[in-house]
Amino acid sequence: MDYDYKRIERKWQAYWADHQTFKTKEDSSRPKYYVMDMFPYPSGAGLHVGHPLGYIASDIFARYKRLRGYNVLHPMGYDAFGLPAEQYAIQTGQHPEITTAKNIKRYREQLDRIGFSYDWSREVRTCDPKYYKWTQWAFLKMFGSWYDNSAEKARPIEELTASFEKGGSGSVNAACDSYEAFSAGEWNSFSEKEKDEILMHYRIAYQGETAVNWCPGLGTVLANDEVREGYSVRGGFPVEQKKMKQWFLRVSAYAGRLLDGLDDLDWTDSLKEMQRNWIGRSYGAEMVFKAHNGGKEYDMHIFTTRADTVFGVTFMVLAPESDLVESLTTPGQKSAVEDYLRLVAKKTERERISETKTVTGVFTGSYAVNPLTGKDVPIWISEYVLAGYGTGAIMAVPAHDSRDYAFAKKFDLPIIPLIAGCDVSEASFDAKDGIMCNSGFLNGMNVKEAIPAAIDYVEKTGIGRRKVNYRIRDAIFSRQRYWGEPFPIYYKDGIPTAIPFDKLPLELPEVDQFKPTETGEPPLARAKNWTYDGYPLETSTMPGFAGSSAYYLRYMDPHNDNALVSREADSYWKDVDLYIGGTEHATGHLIYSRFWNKFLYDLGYVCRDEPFCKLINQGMIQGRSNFVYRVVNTNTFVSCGLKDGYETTEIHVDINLVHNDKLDMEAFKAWRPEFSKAGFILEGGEYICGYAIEKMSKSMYNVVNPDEICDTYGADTLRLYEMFLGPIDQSKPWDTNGIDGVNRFLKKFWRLFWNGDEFLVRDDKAGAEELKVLHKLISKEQYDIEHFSYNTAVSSFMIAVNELSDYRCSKKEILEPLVIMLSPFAPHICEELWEALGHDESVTYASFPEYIEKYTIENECTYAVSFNGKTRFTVSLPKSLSSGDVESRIMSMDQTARYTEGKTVVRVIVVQGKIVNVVIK
RNA sequence: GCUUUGGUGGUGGAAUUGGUAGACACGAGGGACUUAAAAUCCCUUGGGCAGCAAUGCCUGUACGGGUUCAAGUCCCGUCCGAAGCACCA
Repeated sequence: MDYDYKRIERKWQAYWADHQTFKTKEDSSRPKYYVMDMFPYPSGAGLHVGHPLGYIASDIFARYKRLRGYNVLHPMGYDAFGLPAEQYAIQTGQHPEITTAKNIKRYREQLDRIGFSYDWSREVRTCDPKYYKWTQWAFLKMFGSWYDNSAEKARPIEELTASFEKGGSGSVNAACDSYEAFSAGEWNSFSEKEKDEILMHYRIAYQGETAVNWCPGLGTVLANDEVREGYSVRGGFPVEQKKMKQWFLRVSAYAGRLLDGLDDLDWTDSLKEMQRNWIGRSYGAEMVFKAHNGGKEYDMHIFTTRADTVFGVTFMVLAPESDLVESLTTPGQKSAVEDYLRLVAKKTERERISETKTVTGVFTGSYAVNPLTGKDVPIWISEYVLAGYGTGAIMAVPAHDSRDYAFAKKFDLPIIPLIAGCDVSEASFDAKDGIMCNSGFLNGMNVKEAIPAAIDYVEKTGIGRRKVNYRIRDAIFSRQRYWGEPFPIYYKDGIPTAIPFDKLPLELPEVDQFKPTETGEPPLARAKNWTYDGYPLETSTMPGFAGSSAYYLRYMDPHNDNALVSREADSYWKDVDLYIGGTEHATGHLIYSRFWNKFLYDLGYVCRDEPFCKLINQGMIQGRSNFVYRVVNTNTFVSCGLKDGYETTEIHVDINLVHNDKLDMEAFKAWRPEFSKAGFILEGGEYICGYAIEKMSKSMYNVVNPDEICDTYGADTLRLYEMFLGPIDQSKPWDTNGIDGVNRFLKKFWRLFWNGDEFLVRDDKAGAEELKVLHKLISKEQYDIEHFSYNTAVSSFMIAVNELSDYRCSKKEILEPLVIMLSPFAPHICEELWEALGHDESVTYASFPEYIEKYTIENECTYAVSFNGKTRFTVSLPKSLSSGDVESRIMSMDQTARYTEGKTVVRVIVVQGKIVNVVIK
């Protein structure tokens, strides 16, 4: 029998499906292991070879863990709500549900061909009402909760109102977006509507009005991570700022916990760093400067990380959007300020970014008192101060902050240096280092001492207090789209009200068209009877990240109608042990998911504070495009190596017409009518194409479909090859040039078992050499798989198989463990060989061979060599040597002496008469 | 600008974390088998020098220094690439 991969792969894929080989149940007798992929958005283009990279890596690990005796949960599903299906629906009128179902079917077919060990009985789809019932449920829980800063956790809103009734707003330390104090008496006298408006500032899912990223091209608002450089990530449409009423999630309340929680996670440093930057914690102080305009006095709150520099404050700056702008503008400056505000408002986000170098601003006409010097400083307005961060106002210290410096230079404001010997004639001195001067009681201190000393003083005198600030903003949670989860909210006399839990899910209604209404309302406004209990329902839908924020919990218990996840399932599976996916979700999904999980943890629905223990980011697979070179004004194509002799145009050529950069000229002529009469200038009888590394895309004809690889080489070759390509976390171009090598390895492996129809495997006892090959491989595979060095793991198989071929080793004792070890990588061929070896159960139920004495080499003995009282190394030497011989062998070895015994090479390094180390290969 | 991460043959990449640099694979060249091709197998392959030869010597991990018996790996400086953040006070 030859290695007939087509027959084998069909056979075993059917076998796994029929026998439900990978169906997983809770089993308290075995340790659990949860391996998860970031589920895909099923796009119309289907899978390309880049997608399975991470899936293969996780599948190998899942299969490996099964062989190690773990009860493995390895599910898959679809992130099925999203813009492309909706855009397609707007253009064609086809319901997104139909498109999505079609795409999912295609994805499933493609995934099945690669031989993944998913438990498909646990599949989830975010667009399935049975699934999004729990997305809506979580939203309602957030709507019905507030964040207690003192307890550092979310609590039910009823506990908040109870506190208000007894002690007013002062009785709680809550996360809140606008603070207006009220007493218990005042609270109790408020109307329902007033109470509700106040509670809205405390809810974890709340409605608020802010400037949002409005994308007219898509007709919806976007989250910050969906916007890049003023354009939408999806579609590339311009994005502008617009004030709108929106739903928010109070992610900012969790900023501290999201940041601290990172420390214990087994994620890459770069990814943790990205999240740290995104959350952006800074320690400092909030201070009050007394500002005055005419006879009136106002409190100007500012945040600073450099409380030590208050003596150098020479002016104050407000953000243009600040509430204080109006009160602090003097009649004389009124028109200048209004002109400036109009100028700023006209600018789009895009323009603001591109003009960061130009300094703009206007004087309000009023002054504030520097609380430490008692002197008046002018208050300015400038767009370089952001309304959304801190308090929307700053104290400016031009000597020690480059932005303040640029502003002071432009508007000719004084600059007072505060650090002895620093030069501020050309630029500000931003470094936190040096001895303070011109700073009253801080004089003589180092900056690092002066910062806490200044804050202590500020707190003591009541000017301000310690404060931690975060950069992260609350997540905007509504989209003016059709294809998303409807909000389980209706408006009872204008008050947003929750639909009762037992009425969930609130299903998406039918609409006649999927675009916004003529009046600019979201598509759901087109639905007939979009009401609840006679009141209008919310017409926006939830964003993409809603459905993906807790799907890992749903996999644990996917068919439960009474809970997102049952207590039993949650306490067994706990959290995801290994999560594999791309870096592009670093500041989106991976933050929202952690937030969502922490919230559910606070309310006691899940047992773990963090959802993903270990996270691996697989690299992107780029396309490798091929080019042909047409000689200008001819229909003649010149081979790449000779193209410098001609004037040519570079043309993308379909990579399916090219093998190892050699063009199939007949296929090229047949590709397109205009090339049917093409002529070629060849080198060495071949047409060699040029190549470039680019993104995989249809327009560059460089998309490689995994189906094609499965057709020509088989799924096992595809799996091995994707792993062999390089470390999984690295981005690399797809390059089929090496795929023959991997395919050759599988054929060679097969030939250890079969010579034509003759089955070669015998029960003979294995020799020392063969056992050594196996012994080495077991330890290597174990190490490599657990360190995700799959590329070297594959190499090690190749070496072992080459060596065994040299010995013509077809012994069961050696090959059986080999099949088990290779089965996570190439499951189909291994199942087939496992069956040929006489097993009637899937290799899935075998156990990974252990590295034990059984495989040690009988003729050798391992010696431990000590030096300075410590065991420094071990040496394998023949058993036949006497102990004196062993000692003299080792001691007589000179520096870098080489010593060979059988196939063992011993290298001993002796320095100044002492052995330093020995290397054995 | 800040943060993170890299720089090793013609190519993708190894190197047990400080211990024979270039594993394994591709490509290339040579050979065997074959009427021929495919398939398969064997040899050579960082650069340089010496030798009929087995082999030996020198050099070599972006560049310049340093620590060490020993550096691709650690430290300092320089150059280049990739990714993320970017008026965050």
